[in-house]
Amino acid sequence: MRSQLARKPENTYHHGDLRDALIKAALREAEQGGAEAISIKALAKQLGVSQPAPYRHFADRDALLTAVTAEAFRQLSATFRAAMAKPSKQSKLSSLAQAMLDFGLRRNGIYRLMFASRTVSCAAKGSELHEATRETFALVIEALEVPAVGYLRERQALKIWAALHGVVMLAEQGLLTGEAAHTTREELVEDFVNETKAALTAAIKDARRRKKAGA
Amino acid sequence: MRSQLARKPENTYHHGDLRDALIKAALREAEQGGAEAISIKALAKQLGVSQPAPYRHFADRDALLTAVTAEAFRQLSATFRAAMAKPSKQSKLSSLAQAMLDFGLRRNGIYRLMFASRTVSCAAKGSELHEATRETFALVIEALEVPAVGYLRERQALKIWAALHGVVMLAEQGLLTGEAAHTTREELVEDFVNETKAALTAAIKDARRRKKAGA
DNA sequence: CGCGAATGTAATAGGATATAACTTAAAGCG
DNA sequence: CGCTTTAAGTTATATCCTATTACATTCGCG
Repeated sequence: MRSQLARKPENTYHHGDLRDALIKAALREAEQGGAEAISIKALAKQLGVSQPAPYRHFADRDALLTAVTAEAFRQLSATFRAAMAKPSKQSKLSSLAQAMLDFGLRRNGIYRLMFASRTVSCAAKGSELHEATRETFALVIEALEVPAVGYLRERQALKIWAALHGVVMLAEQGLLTGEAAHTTREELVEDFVNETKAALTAAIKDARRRKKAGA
Repeated sequence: MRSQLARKPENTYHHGDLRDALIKAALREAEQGGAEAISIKALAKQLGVSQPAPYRHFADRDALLTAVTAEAFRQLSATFRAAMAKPSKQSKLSSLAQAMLDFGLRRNGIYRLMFASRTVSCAAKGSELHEATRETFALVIEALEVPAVGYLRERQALKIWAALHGVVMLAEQGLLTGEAAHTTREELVEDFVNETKAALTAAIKDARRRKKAGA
């Protein structure tokens, strides 16, 4: 098991860890141009192996994309964990939300690979990719920092998740400039964060009242 | 100017309206498989013209995709107008929101073409595509059914637009099943609609109060 | 009618995915 | 330790797609 981004050394026949190197290199390619920028042929050349060598590790291009997308979700999860762990005046939810926006804008191509392709919807339940997406979403739930309040918690997590996603996509497309010059992306995100918090505290208060009434 | 989806009649040299036919046929192809499903070569064959003929009308594949995306936005605008015009117990905003969800799920491939590709962000200000997206967004603002209240109206339009987009994308990816079986897509959308309405009435009340205080 | 511009065709170059048949080296076993 | 099996890589090739070049046809306008 050798360094992942390394080319195959000359004079050797085997690369060492071509599978991993392919994923890492593909991720780097996708950073700018998204999924379209990933070319098996180009990757093989970069890594110093023959053009069909990658097919020993991935059945076809889609299989590579799926593996790359799973890795991207794990990186997003790591980013979320880091954002939530960092001591801050902001809430965990706010930290996560701003981290999401930042990730989506800075790593534009990767983000589109993750959220804008058919890849994820095709992921079978239990697959590596499916698990990776579940874990990321679990962090969103965690960021809400509320004890279980039935399915309302999942619902709020879904809502903020959807809203964040929408803001990122609109921002990427340049639809957040112009008419809304007064409103920055960050403000929009913070709006959604605050609404989520408000809805949660309201739901908790409501649950307590009902409990008291029932007792 | 002949029927748009028609093949070129045999015995003729010119197609009649190849440009339009290409856009319509490409849109039909994208319906299922998104942008990837659009192949210049395949379209040419379908329409009964030689393979390089399309290049008389579009500089390259991207140019075709751009034109197709613009047409898709015009269709979405038409759908919005129809939804808002139809007499209903629901508000215009609710009708538009549900129409958006429906469009995004039924016409999955088209939707991805519109919102998930680099095409839109590359559209120059004033281009056909840029104008088409602006018009669609204008309808969202119109659906709010409030008089001008400064930039708050644009802000709320952006927020509901982003939220809707997020719900569609998550639904397409199958991320709205499982954990949130209790929450349907439509309920989620309706939640966002109601929050938007609440925020708007609050903002209007606030504006009136300030006006009175100032007078 | 005749000429120029628009539109279409044939031929071809170049790049990508993917498969088949062959080669090398690493790993496991008697 | 040496043999065999198998994982991993190579060369050659088929197929599909984009895109360009040079040539052909037709439309429309003076």
